[in-house]
Amino acid sequence: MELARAGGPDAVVLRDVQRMAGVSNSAAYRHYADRDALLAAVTEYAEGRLADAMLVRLDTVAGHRTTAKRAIERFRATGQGYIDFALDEPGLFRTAFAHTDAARERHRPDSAGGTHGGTHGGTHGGTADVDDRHPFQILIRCIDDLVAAGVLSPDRRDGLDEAAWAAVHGLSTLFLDGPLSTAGTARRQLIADRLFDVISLGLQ
Amino acid sequence: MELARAGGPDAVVLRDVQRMAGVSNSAAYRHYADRDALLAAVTEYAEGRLADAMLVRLDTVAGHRTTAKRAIERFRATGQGYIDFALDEPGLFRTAFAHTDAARERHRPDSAGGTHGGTHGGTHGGTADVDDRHPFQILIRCIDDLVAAGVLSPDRRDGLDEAAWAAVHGLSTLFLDGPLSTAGTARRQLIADRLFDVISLGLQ
DNA sequence: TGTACATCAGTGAACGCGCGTTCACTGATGTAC
DNA sequence: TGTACATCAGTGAACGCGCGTTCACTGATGTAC
Repeated sequence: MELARAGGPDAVVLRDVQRMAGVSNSAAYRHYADRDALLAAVTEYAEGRLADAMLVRLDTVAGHRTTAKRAIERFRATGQGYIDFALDEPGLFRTAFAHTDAARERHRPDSAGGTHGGTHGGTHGGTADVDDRHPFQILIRCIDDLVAAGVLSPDRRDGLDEAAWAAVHGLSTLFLDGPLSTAGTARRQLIADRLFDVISLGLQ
Repeated sequence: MELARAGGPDAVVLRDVQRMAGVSNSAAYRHYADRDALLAAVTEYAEGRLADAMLVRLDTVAGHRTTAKRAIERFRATGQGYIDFALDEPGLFRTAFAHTDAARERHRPDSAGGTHGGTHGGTHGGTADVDDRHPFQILIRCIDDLVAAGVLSPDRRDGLDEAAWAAVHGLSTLFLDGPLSTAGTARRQLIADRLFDVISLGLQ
């Protein structure tokens, strides 16, 4: 986790992980099948931190969630939390979107589950609580509220969750790695606000 | 270029490039300072192809560009061209956004230029024609037209270019690598249309 | 209460591949005088 | 018109590092009877 935070998914090098744990060259294989399995666990952690950041941000918006104004504020807060996390924790953010084979397996509906780890309940089947803390699920719930508040009509909702996610995700990645990484804080905020404005307006 | 098309930036391995050129292990060093310099050249090529795809798509929209309806259609076509290119040429698309040190240098305003290559005019200083074919510049011109057509008021324009870019870019990357890569063609189109709808609506 | 066996985290040395990069050298082509 | 020299793309062998992975082995802890 420390290595991912400092240098992104590529910095999660087995030898370094083991060195930091004060353990020998091959001890990790007692706990993970291979590097990919370990990285998948770190990816899951990173996703969790992203979700936390979004939820914290969401909590700063008080009031009833089905008020039109509040629902929009919460929608924006979710996106802002996403973007801020990307900028505050670039290593973890990139790690959350590291595409390991194990991660691909994990996202399949009929995943068979793994023999390793086990501290984290289990992402396969069972209770939906785990997925409730997934970044995308948080966004979905905000859009639920937008519909409930009458801001967004139900028949224009399908596909919008993904569209909104993409917009915010694109902003984050361009700020991080892309040509917009040279933009200053104020400029970034202007761009983000512009995007939120346009989308909020376009909803109604 | 072939390697990048087939496997993205990581597939541009010096040894493979040289093997495909039917040349020995170190011949590339007669033409490029190092691997990074070669990859930067491929990146530039990939950017050009992306721009081409956008322009081709743009040309399918007939009519005067300062008509409100046409301006919006052209705006959408630009984004659609971007997304389609990402899906049609995932390797080149990823390569266009490969962040080599050389590429970072190239984007700096006071770049000193390189001793290698030389066939492609020169991206530093001089004529602005080169940048005219840059993907982002194409988008900017479409938004110019939106303003000219009265669809977008000038005082709400600043920052919107980047915001729109981010939205389309996010969609492309999530379709390619992200969790949306499992979505089918129809579903993808629905999501993209939703995003275009919301933004188009939000502009006015 | 004591012996025999299983389990399991950890060890340390080595394997082996991928890959960028270097180096001394060659052979062809162009240029000066 | 011919000789001497520079330029330059290409050669092939080797270097060296990073890094995942394997393997036989050890020492501690738990469990069966």
